[in-house]
Amino acid sequence: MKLQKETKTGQSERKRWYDDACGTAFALDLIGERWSILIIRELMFGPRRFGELRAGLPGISANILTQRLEGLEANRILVRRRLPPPASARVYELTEWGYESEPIVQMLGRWATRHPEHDPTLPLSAASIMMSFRTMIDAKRAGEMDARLGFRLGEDAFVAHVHGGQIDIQRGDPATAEAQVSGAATMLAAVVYGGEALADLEAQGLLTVDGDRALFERFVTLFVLPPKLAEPAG
Amino acid sequence: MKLQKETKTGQSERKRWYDDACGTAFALDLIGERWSILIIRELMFGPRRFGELRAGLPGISANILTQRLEGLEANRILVRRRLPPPASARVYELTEWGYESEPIVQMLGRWATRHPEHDPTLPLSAASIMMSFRTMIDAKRAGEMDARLGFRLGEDAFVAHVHGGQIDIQRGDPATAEAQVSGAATMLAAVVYGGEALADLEAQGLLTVDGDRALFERFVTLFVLPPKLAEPAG
DNA sequence: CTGTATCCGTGTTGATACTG
DNA sequence: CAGTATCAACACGGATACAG
Repeated sequence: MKLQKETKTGQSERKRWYDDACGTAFALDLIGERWSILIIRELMFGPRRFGELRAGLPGISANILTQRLEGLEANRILVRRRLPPPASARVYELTEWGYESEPIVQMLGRWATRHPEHDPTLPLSAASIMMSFRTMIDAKRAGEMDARLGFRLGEDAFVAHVHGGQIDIQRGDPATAEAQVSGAATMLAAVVYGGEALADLEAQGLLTVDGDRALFERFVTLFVLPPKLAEPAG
Repeated sequence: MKLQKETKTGQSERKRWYDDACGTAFALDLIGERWSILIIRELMFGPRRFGELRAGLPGISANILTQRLEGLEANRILVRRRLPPPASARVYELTEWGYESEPIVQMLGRWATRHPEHDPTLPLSAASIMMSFRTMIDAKRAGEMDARLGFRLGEDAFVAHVHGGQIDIQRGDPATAEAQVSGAATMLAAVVYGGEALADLEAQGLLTVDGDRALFERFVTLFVLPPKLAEPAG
């Protein structure tokens, strides 16, 4: 059972696995190492380059990212591709099966946000907040809406299409949408999940809304975090 | 942000966390360390003692299990209780919120079994195989059935109630069920997932069926692993 | 039996510096 | 920009000793 590609020197297959027929244990053999699941999260909206991954994973070091990408490729969760010239940059892209792990990423997130110490004001990648929209949308509240919103979060641009109680999100040009939001992902999170007043952040120049402003104001009400656990008595 | 209880010596809160507002990252702060999710799996059918956990987690060492139990308790995923006298043994039990992680455990397992290198013949704990029944039951095939099956897997005893396309599983006395199966969890897995002939294992004395034998023969057909990934061309 | 504490060898992780 | 090399800190697993 070789899950980790051998190094050039022929050693080091992988020393610590669970050796357990349980599928859950095997999943952890595949993606249980530190950072792996967050790399998958960063790839959920399409191929990314090494540096883009690094930017979305503050704290990871280059050598660890290299190791993880090798491991995930060997485990068939992602493939390494070269973009057609003239770009011809190297990108990492989830396999079809890799994309199937989305519910795992979502459930982990939904479950953990019930913990009282979860802090939504910490830094956040663009992929994270867009993924949270898919996880946290309230189908009832979104049921009536049919609209496109555009997001420009640093280097990352997305278009979200809310319709039928769902939300489709793709990387794309925000200008094609009915409303556009620009700013840091963290500021968007502050408005949607942190209860910050949009007007305040706009006044400070931290967030900008163009186009159909009322649409965005309605949009931010579509997402509801699950209820927090009761604090222990005391 | 203290998620890890301090030791008596006052050091070591926890050095490596992700510092990310993303719920998924926070989930991994809570349960992302090696063994944590498998400990949760072992607790999914009710409270367990230290030694029982150890038995279900081959390869874990006592000090690591102690560390993880402390961490999971500090993170409110489980609580430590003392059984009422005369047993008065110490047991570990998931909190209500801890039990809510079941879908995560299940999705990890379901997703990973599509990998061609998943090996269902490896050793397996009793909790693992019973959990796999909940994960892998085919609602259509089970739709007609309403029956109770009992399992005696080493020290562990369960009763499964199949009804309405679902399966309820609890620790309990197998004798109360219409059919009883005894043997190692691995042997049960060999029949249900490994395509081994029940008669062969019985002939070797590795598995024993009492009561309504036809019921058990039908039972083993209710569980279907998701399709394997295609092997890479070559 | 149920843990807890400590030591030790090894492997993993991560920060920094560096190369193509 | 995309990684590799090196080194130090830490986590893990095994063994063992010990306490209730």
